[in-house]
This record gives sequence, structure tokens and C-alpha cells, in this order.
Amino acid sequence: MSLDASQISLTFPDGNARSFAAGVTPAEVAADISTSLAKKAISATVDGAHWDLAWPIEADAAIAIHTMKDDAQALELIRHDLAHIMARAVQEIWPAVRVTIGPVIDNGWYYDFDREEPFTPEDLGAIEAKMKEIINARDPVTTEVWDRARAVEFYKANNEPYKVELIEAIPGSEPIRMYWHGHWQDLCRGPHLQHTGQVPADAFKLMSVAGAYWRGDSNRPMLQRIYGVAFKNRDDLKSYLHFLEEAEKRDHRRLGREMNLFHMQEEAPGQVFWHPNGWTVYTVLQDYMRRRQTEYGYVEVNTPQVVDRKLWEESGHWEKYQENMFIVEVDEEHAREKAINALKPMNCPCHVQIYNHGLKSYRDLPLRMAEFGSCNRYEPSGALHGLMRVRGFKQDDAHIFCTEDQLEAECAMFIEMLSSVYRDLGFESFDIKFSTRPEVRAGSDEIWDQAEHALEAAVKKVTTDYEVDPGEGAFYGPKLDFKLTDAIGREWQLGTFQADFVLPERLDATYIGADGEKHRPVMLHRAILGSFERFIGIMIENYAGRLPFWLAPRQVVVASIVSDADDFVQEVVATLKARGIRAEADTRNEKINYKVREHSVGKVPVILAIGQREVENRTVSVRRLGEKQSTVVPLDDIAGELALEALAPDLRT
RNA sequence: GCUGCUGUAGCUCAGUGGUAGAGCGCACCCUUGGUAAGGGUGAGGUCGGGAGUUCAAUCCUCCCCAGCAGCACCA
Repeated sequence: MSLDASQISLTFPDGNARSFAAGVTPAEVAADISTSLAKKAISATVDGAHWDLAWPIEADAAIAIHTMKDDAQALELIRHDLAHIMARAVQEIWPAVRVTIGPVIDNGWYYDFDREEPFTPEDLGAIEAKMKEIINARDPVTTEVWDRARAVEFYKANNEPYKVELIEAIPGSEPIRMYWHGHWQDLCRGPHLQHTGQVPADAFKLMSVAGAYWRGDSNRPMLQRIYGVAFKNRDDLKSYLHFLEEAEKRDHRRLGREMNLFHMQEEAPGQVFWHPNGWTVYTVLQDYMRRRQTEYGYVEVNTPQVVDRKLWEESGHWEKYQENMFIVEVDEEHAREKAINALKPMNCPCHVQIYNHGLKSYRDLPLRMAEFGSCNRYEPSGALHGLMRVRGFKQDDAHIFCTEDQLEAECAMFIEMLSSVYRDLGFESFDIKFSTRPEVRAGSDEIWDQAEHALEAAVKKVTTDYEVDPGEGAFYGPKLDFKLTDAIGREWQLGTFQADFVLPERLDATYIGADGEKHRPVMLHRAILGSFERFIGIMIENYAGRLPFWLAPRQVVVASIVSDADDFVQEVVATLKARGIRAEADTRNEKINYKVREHSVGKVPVILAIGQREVENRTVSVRRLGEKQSTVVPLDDIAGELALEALAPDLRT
């Protein structure tokens, strides 16, 4: 593109416009404004795009100059330059290593390398040391736009095949931009800092090495990815590392052990052995969901666990998910004929069987059919993760059979129910994602058009605040996914609402309309918790184990201070139990300090301590989890108070 | 499934080519103590499974299983 030699005008965020010669760079603009700004400048925003100080500005534009005070830009540059500096360090130490890509991610960056030997933790230390040398050298960062053919030649000559492939994937309309950090060169979109010394040398850390497929494709070679984190200063890095430690303390696998909720073992990978404590949480949650579903007009059903493959073939799951299904073959010696079944991986085809049993009228619709459906999926071994990704789990599943006209109202009602449930369970806000047709799918384009329009219209009625996720729909229909954010800012996809025009067709679900003719119902797949396992895992982490009283597996421990109090302890426990509170006695021969510590570690929300004084006055000393103080109150008062707290939110008036 | 790492007492972890140790927990005894660990004694392990090398393997090699981190996958 040839530049006009005439003046161009630039608008600054303060609204002032100034004129410059075409081809001016942000560096020159900054210098024109003030020498101190020129010194501090690190990059610019030009017409909304993050701009390198060295890139010419080609037209009328709005421009803002950034300094290290602008966190978003500063962090992006620091992290991106560190990616290059790390790649340079690696190639300086091991020249045979091939480089690929190295983007900025949350809190840091990664870079993928092709190297025969694995990187070791010691290697990371060596790389970090080399990176600090490069930073201290204050090497200049320079950039040029190259001709495509020249760039390809260059990388071929330098034996960097991945870079050649990257260039070939860059659309012809985009320039091929090269960057140098000192002598070291990389293909990069930019922008970057002006010299390596601008990167804080004490605010980054290499975290880990892991495998990653080239271009995210499991059929391509596996590379070695080194992750790093970086911040503007040492304190920010330290507080981030501290945050990681805190996050580890709320890991549900650790708390599951500490609170004696569940365990998993080798003989049943990906499946949960629920202990009494964990199962209490599970059943309390399930009872709550059952009440809410009834409130919203659902009927509850239950369907078989082992189902003939024929049904899965009809539904289409066999073809697409056979690899991930537990196949159950009956032993030929004992069976009259060999049958191949599968553990049900999901409930929908079974629910259609119930729907199909008996002719349905339009008067039966909408039919909201719920099941706490136990499902088994043979998830890849590497995907398993505590309660979050398991091979055996229970969904709060339901299918709504309705007419197209009813879809909108059902969608609105579902979002209302989901909001209410999430609020009760301690999650105030969630994001909605609208996922459209995937590449591999069932059903015609016409059906998909219809389904996508209907679902989007339905969600729009409720809110305009949703994101579109193209190509992420289920194979039978578009969906809304509901993602909530936990106490430490992580997002979880839990709830889902899927419009399905395909399965009713495949499994021949019909209803008789007011016109006396057969019609196809629309099938809405929906879940709020997703799976009990996963949701409980998330709740444990969100609350750091300190579940709200009504969900806490052990609600009250009544602890004796002296053994003369034992009888009254038993009386207190009996009183609390009679009011529906999960209370237990601790009359062990231990000091009260010991008992308080043990039950606090176990996240018991309320400890009632009873000594001689309490026995005499028929009072209890109440200590709430997390509080240092205890208060002495009459037994009847605390029993009444706790009985109210023990009620699920939907049962409180 | 892929890459790398890990697997020793219920838990957290040391350790060695000559068949094992600590702390916590557990049991018992002493202690009756006022809100986050009182003291003592004791029990407890086919060192993930299998094969190989070796006079000898928990330790070295190979295969399998499981877990962890990431990638890929997620109806």
C-alpha cells in the first residue's frame, strides 16, 4: 500500500486532533507531544487495534499512546515479549529445537517447541536464567514486513518447518510481519515492546511443561509446551502464586478427603465411593431439586440402566459415541441368545420410550419429564478429574415435549427456574452461551434453521445478554449453555437447554393435534446442575468446603468440656435431632481445644461446647465456623435458630 | 487417547541393590482440661500389579494399571 505524502490527522482520546505526515509512527507522535511521553511510551491503540510504536499509521485515525500504567496493554506486551525471550533462550541453549507458536494467555504465556528430549524442571531453571540475561542485555526489538515468498525461503533455509506452515496458513490479505529480539527472529503479529529491558526481570516464572498437539490436532505431532506467568512487578507475581496456593486448598479432591465426603480407587476409575458425609450432601441436594421440579410442573420417571444397542442405533448415539459407551455383553453360555447392550450414557431415548407409550394429545403438552438419571460414559482416561469429569454420574435431567409454539415460554420458564436454583445454591450470576450447528450433525439444514431461530427468539425474549458460540451445538440441535463463575473466578458450564427437532423424528414421537392429525413434538433437553457429582465438586470449591448450613453434611457437633457434661450433651443432641438438625455428640476424652480444632478442620458449621456452667444453666456455648468468639445462649433458643437454618431455601417462609 | 511426571502405613511424605522410616491419624493408659493439636505406650506396610537382570530388587530394565499437569475429547 502506497502512502500519501500529504498530512494525516489523528484524534486523541482527549478529543484533540493533530496533523502529522502520513506514515508517522506512534513513537514519533509521542515524541511530538512530549519527550517524557516518548520515553514512557510502550505501544498505542490505533482505531481500536493494539499498535506497535514502530508501525506506521496509514490513514486518519484515533490514537492513544500507552505507558506501563495501562495494565491491559502493558501486561499483554510483557507476556508476549517473554514468549519470544523464552523461545530465544531455548534456542540459544539447544539450537536444534524447532519453534512453533507462543501466544499470551490468562496470567502469562506459553510457547510450543519441537524437541526430542523432554524438558526437565532443571531445564526450566536454566531457561529462566538465560531469559534474565536476555532481559538484562536490553536488546532492541525491531520489526519488518516481509514478502511472503521471502519469509518462506528464510524459514526453509533455517529449517523451521512449523513457521513455513504458519505462513502458508496466513490469509493473503495479511502482511507477514517479522520481529527480532536482538539477533533472534520470530514470525509474529505483534505488537511488542521496544527493547528486552522493558520486561520486568523479577515478575515472571516458568510454571510447567506439558504436551500439546501441533495446531490442536490430535493427529499431528505432539510438541512440548512451556507455560509461564508474568506480571508487572514482583508483588503481583507473589500474590498470584499465593492465589494458586489458596486455590489448591479448596481443591474438592483434597476437601473431599478432609471432610470425609467420598473417595475413588483404582478398581473403579472415574467413579465415586460416596461416604456418609458426601452422600448426605448428595441426597439433600437431590431432595431440593425434586421439590423445585415438582414446583415447576415436572413429572418424575425412572428408566433402565442396561439397554439394547438397537435403541442407541435408532437414536444415533451408537454411531457417534460407541467408543465412549460401556458395552455390556451377556455371557453366551448362560444366555439363550447373545445380546449386546450398553449402559445408558444418557436418558433421552429412554424418555422418548415413555412418551411413546400411549398416544399423546396436544392437550398433554408441554410434558415435562424429569429423571435423576444415572449415566455411564467411558470417558478417555486423560479426561478424568475428581468429581468434575467422571465415568459414572447422575444428571438432573429432564425432557420437555412441547409444540413449537410452546418453546419460547418453556425457555423463559427454564431460565427463571435455573436462576432461582443457582441463587439458592450460592451462585448469584451466570452467563448464557448460544451454541449453533456443529459440522457433524443429524437433521436437515431446514430443521436446523428452524431450531436455531426458535431457540434464539426464545432466549431473546428473556435477555439480550448472551454470546453466540458457532459450531458448538449438540449433534441433534442448538443449545443454550449456562456458565457460572465461582468464588475464585473460574467459569463452569453446568446448565443446558437444548432444542431438538431430530430425535422425535428418529424415534417417531408424535401427538395428535387439535386438527386430529399426527404432529411431531419438539423435544427440549435440559439440566440445571448438569451432574450431581460435578455440581457438588464445584460447590465444595466455591465454598472452600464451608457449605451453607442446610447443605453441610455435619451441621452441629456438641462437644463436652468435662465428662460430667456428657448426659446434657446427649440431651442437646437429641433436642437438635428432633428438630431436623444433623447433630452429633463428641464426648471423647480430649480437650476442648482439640475438639474445636478437629471439627473446624472438618468444616462443621456449628460447634456447641458444654461445660459445667452450661449444664447448670441449661445453655450451650455456640461457636460458628470461622468465628473466634463463642456466645452462650439457652438451648431452646439455639435449637430454634438452627432448625430454621437447616431448612432448604425453598422451604423457608 | 497423547506427552511428561508420580505410585512406600488410613493421610502427608523421607529412604536404601542386602525384604523399611517420620509426623498426623488409630488403639490402650495417664490426664477432667473453657474454644484450632496435653503426655505416654502400642498396633499397623507382599514398598501399585506382572515379567526380566542379579547370589539378592521397594530401588535397575520392560510391560500393564491408576493418579497428577497439560493437550485432544465431553451426547
